[in-house]
This record gives sequence, C-alpha cells and structure tokens, in this order.
Amino acid sequence: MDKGHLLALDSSPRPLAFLNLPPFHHRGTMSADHPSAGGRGRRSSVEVDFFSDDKQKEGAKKTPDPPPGGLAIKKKADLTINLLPAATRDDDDEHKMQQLPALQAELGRMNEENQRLRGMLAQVTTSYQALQMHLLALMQPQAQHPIPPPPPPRQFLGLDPAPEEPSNSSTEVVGSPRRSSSTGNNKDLQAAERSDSPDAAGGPSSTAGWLPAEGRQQQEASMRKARVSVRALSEAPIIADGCQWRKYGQKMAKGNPCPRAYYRCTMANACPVRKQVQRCAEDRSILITTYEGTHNHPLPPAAMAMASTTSAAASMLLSGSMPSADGTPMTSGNSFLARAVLPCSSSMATISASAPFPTVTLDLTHGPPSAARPLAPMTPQFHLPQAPLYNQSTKFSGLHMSSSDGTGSTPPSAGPPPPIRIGLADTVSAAAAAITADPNFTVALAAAISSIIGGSGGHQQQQQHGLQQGANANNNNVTSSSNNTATSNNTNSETQ
DNA sequence: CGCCTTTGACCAGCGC
DNA sequence: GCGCTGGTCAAAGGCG
Repeated sequence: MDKGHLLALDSSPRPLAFLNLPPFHHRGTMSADHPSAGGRGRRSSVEVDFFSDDKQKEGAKKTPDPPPGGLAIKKKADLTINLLPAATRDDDDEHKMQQLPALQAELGRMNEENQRLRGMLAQVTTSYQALQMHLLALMQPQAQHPIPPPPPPRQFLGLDPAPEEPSNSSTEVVGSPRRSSSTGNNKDLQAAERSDSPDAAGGPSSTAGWLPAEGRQQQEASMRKARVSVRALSEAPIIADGCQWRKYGQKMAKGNPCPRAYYRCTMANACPVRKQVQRCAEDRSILITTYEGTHNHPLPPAAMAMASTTSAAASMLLSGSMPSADGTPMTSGNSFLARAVLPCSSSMATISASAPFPTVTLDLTHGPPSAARPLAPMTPQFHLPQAPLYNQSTKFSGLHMSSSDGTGSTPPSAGPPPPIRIGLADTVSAAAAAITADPNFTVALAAAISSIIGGSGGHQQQQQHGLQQGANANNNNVTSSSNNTATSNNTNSETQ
C-alpha cells in the first residue's frame, strides 16, 4: 500500500484523512473559480483536509514544536511541501526565504480549498436533506396533507429510508405488490408479509404510512418495492453480509445458466427482507445479490455495513426515482446534481427505472474510474475488517446510473433506458454507505472529488451523518457499531 | 429434534 | 387464451 501517494506523509494508521489531490490543486486550478483563494490561510497544506476535525488534532499532535523563530511555514506545511532536501537545511535559509512567499501562497490556497470543500460538504448535506424533504412532499400527490409526522424512530436497517413498523399496523393495506399473493397455507401470512413489506419495509412505501390511501396507491403503483442489487467478485457462493438467511427456493432464470437462489432473512420471525443470489452469466466470478425489503429487527454490526450500503442505495433510488409518467425516474435536478458530483463515475451504481421494482445496482466488480485510477493501487480491494461483507475480492469503483432489468442479473450497462444520473444527495448517501463499509472508500471519494472539484467535497463523518440522516435515519448505530466484530453470518447455502 | 437445503409444483403477471 | 417466466410454497431428506 503506497500510502505516501495519498496520505501525504501522514504515517498514522488512521483511515485516509489527507487527500493528496492531483496536481491541479497545486496549480491553482481549483482556485480559479474561487476568488478568495490565495495566500491568506495560516494553517495550510497541500493536503486537502476533508476530515478536518480529526486532522486538525492530528496535525497538532504531529507538529508539536514548530521551528522556533524561523519560517512561517509550519506544521503540516513542513510535512508535505518541504520535501526538497535543500529546503530542510538550516544553512539554506536563503533558499527557504525564496520559496517562502510561494509556499505561503500555495498553503493559503490549499487552506481556502479546504474550507471551500468543507463548505461544499455542508451544502451537500443541506441539499440532501432539502431534497429528501422535497421528495416527501412530492410523494403526496395533490394531497394537501398536513405536515407529515416524522417517521418513527427505528433502529432497524433496511432498504427504507424511513420505514414504518411492519407489524400491527392498523393502516389499511393499500396498493398491490407486483402480484397478489398466491394461495396456500401460509399465503395469508405471505400476503400480509408482502403487504407489509412494501408498506412498512419497502422503500417506496416507506412514507406510505402517512400518505392518504389514494396517494399511497399511486405511490405504490409507481414505485412498489425498491431493490438493491450488489455485484461483487466472489468465489464464494454467497456474499457474507452478516445476516442470517434461509434459502427457500431456487430457479433457473432465463438467459443465465446459473440458477438463482432465493433467500429470506431469518433473523426475525417475519422479517420481510429477501435476497436473490445469482452468478453473472457473462462472468461467473461475479456474484449478483439483490436485496429487497427492510429488516424489522436489529442487525448485528456485521450486517450493518451491507444494510447501510443497500439502504443508501435504496435511498438513492427512491429519492431519485420517482417515476414520471413515462417511467423515467430521476428529476432533472437530481441528474444535474449527480453530474456535478460524479462526472467521473462510470460503473459503481446503476439504477433501474423499469417497473415493477426499481433497482439500484451497486457494481463492486469494476476498477475505479479513470479519475480515480491513480489512486487505485491504494485500494484494490475493500476489506471490511469487522464484517466479511467485502472480503471476497470485492472491488469498488465509481458511481453511475444506467438501467438494468430489475433483477440484478443484467450488467449495469445493459438495458434500454438511457443512463440516468443519480442525485447529489443520494450520491452522498451512497458514498457515505460505502464509507461505512470501508474507510478506504475515501480514496475513491477523494478521486471523485478531486476530479470534479467544482462539485462536492466530503467529510467522511459528515457524509456518514448525512447518510444516516437521509438514507436511513434510523441506523444511527452503524458507524459506532461498525467497529465491532461480528461473525453472525450463518448463510451457508450455495447457489449452485 | 430442529433447522436447513433441495426440488418439484403451483400461482400470478405479462406478452403474444 | 396460452405459454413463458419469476417467485414462492412445502414436502422430503440431510445434517449437526
């Protein structure tokens, strides 16, 4: 791991905190549109401190004793800029003095950039919340509904940004799932489960609890269940995501020689969460796992990584995929924002606008987009120390939107609808989820940010906060618990 | 004995 | 209406 490439002499074992942005930072490209850039900053560095809170402390620790009476370039500047051997010698003061103004100016610019990025992050967070509120408003079609009651606080993780308790809900069951439940001994339960799943657990109906029945019907008719499909390189028959799953069926899907296995969560009695596991027909090393529904029970820490990731993805989908009449999801605003934040992304998240199940596909199988490529060697894989989620050669890449068939079996680039960009806030959510899954995602984030400097910056914890505020307001314990080790994955079935 | 997987059958949606 | 397909059920059997 060539940390030096990225960490800018930060030898601490902490997750990425300094982002050694591409050269344009040092050329002032980033500052071109920033009138305030230029040489006022005191504490400055070529490092862009996305995580300044920690970093400021760290920086203070690292440089407890600034050079006495000497150069104004202190602290982190020494760490990153004074790499020239000549500049480190006392007898080369003249050289230092020559460099000083330029260095100061550069440091100032960097500081400004840092501040600006932090400001952008705040804006992103704010925008996300605003978008989410806007989404909620949009989800009330012509219903002069009073201010919706806030979703009940939950500790559960799932695909629903704000799900409601699935059980003992007195609200009528509205909207029909993709198909009515079949007959059978347990069909009533199944029907109730399915009805609850979209209503209470399924993302699209997450807000249905407080929507008028008509509005809910419309909403469900348009959005139904949200799905999150994860494509990961894995030799294992199944992705260990920390949950307990029970296989209840297996089918041969059309167009894929590999069977599709159906699992349901068994961590709680009536947990509506299900997942499908299938190998990619084109590349059998790729395991496609599609999640559907929301857990109605607390999750072990190991499961929270995936849950938060899928939750964020579902949120991304739901908040950006309010289908229009022609089924086109995503508002133009979202698209614009997404373009702003992830122009470099190419293949991380895809969204399927196709009914009946809007689906987000997280493609963890590709290398990083070109913009992040220089950083790629830093994080070839996303190992999740506390959870086995991504420890199966899972790779992360960029974010982008396209269409798939909703089953997760279609490659992200496939599908008739044109690529759709995800919303900025959703991107933040997804990014935050990924960060939750693995701190190394900051590398990719850094690359994304650095490549689109006019777009967004990020503070890891703030993004996580944003995720938890928006993508899943209920999984506040994701971050804190993600450090715990849990090996509760008892999934041992095989797809093939 | 309980939990799980396997697997054939069944049902519903959808397209023709 | 029919066939295809996806999704689910449930009996049977395996395993610890």
